[in-house]
Amino acid sequence: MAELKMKTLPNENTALIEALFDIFRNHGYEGTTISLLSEVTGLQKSSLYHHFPKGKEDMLKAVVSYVSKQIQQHIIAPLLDTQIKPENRFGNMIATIKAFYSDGRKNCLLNVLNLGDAKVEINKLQNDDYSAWLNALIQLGEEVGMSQPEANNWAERFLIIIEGALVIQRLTSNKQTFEKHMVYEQKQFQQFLNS
Amino acid sequence: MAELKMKTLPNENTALIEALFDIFRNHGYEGTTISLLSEVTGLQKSSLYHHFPKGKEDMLKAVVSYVSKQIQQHIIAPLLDTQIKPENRFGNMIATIKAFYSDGRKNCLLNVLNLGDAKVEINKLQNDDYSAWLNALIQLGEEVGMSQPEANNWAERFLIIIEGALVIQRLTSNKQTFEKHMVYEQKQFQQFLNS
DNA sequence: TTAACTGTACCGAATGTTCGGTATATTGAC
DNA sequence: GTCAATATACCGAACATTCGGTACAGTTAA
Repeated sequence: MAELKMKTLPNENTALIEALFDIFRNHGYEGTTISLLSEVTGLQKSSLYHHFPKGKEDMLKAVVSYVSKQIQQHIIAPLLDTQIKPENRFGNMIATIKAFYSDGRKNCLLNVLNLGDAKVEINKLQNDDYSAWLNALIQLGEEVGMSQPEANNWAERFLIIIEGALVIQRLTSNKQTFEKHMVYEQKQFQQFLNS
Repeated sequence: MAELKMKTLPNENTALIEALFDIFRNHGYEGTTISLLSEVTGLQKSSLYHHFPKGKEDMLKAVVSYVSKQIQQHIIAPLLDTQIKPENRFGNMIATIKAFYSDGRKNCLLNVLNLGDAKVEINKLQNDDYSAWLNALIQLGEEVGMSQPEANNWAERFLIIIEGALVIQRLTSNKQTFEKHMVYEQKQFQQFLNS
């Protein structure tokens, strides 16, 4: 990155938040230092504190609520868009999250935060996102004919596999793990539709 | 803990390492401070440095290689013990890991480490453990009649679900998530055996 | 000019680490 | 068996460094 230069931008400066996001998700909260944020964004500490007067925790909050909006907009809303066929909705979601996690090379904020100390406020935000996503999946499942318990189980299991695959891929450095299991999930979903 | 008192113990002092393990897995590497370790173990910081002259990283290494031995002894070896029936081997493993993760209340070291900085040496150790576990599962799968690709997929998926379920349970504070999915996995395995 | 932004210097607190020293148990020479 | 020497476990205080955060003058663009 190196040069970011916010200057007098009238817009929401998403580039900065994306940069912060990238660091938090890869280093966790304690592992992320202001110096590192400064280094990566190319902004001096004073500039960071200008944008986020309350400091590090504020930066994290901005990132979390930014991500929250992204999830709502690009994952949950499309999942519930009944104008599109269910199989396409699921396929589109898979494509979206593959991009969101850079094919498994980037971590999930949900995982990397909520350790040890765990800020309550942030945990609540993330928990809401998770619930919304889960419920959207459940609704999709029921829509295509799953029983309620069946849909519950399928939806939860799918989100578990996302998180798990990210962990395992990060551990083994096998760059295809995430993709492979996403493809598998999609196949299983198709197979259910054709039965 | 509070009182630990190593004195002239002839044994490997596992109580100390277990205490360190518990903190590292719940706080991660950066989130774990020497003060916290001191507080929880009841030993002063300088005493910790007596046991681990090279400091924090040394403590982590000791924990990781301790856990590695535990996994080898209590998970992998029993999985490969052909004197026991395959279904029982799988069931025993599930019971063992439920205890190991305290029914999902405790994190996995594999997940909590290997972020950002990621010490190479430790990553290698953990990667070896993962491979050994994976291969033992694959062997079990083939033993009960799965094709090789089938066994590969099943084994990897199982470990992914362990990691994922731990993440999700930690996020939602739903204390039954982990157990539920372990039970489900066991049912699926039984179902395969009966087919 | 004015307001947004940046650069430099700085601070107290917390971090990981080292040092000097104590207490007790074990060993070895006599 | 006695007593010095050694080894181990532990502690309190200080170490240097880095942490997150602040103060304020300077710069830039409108």
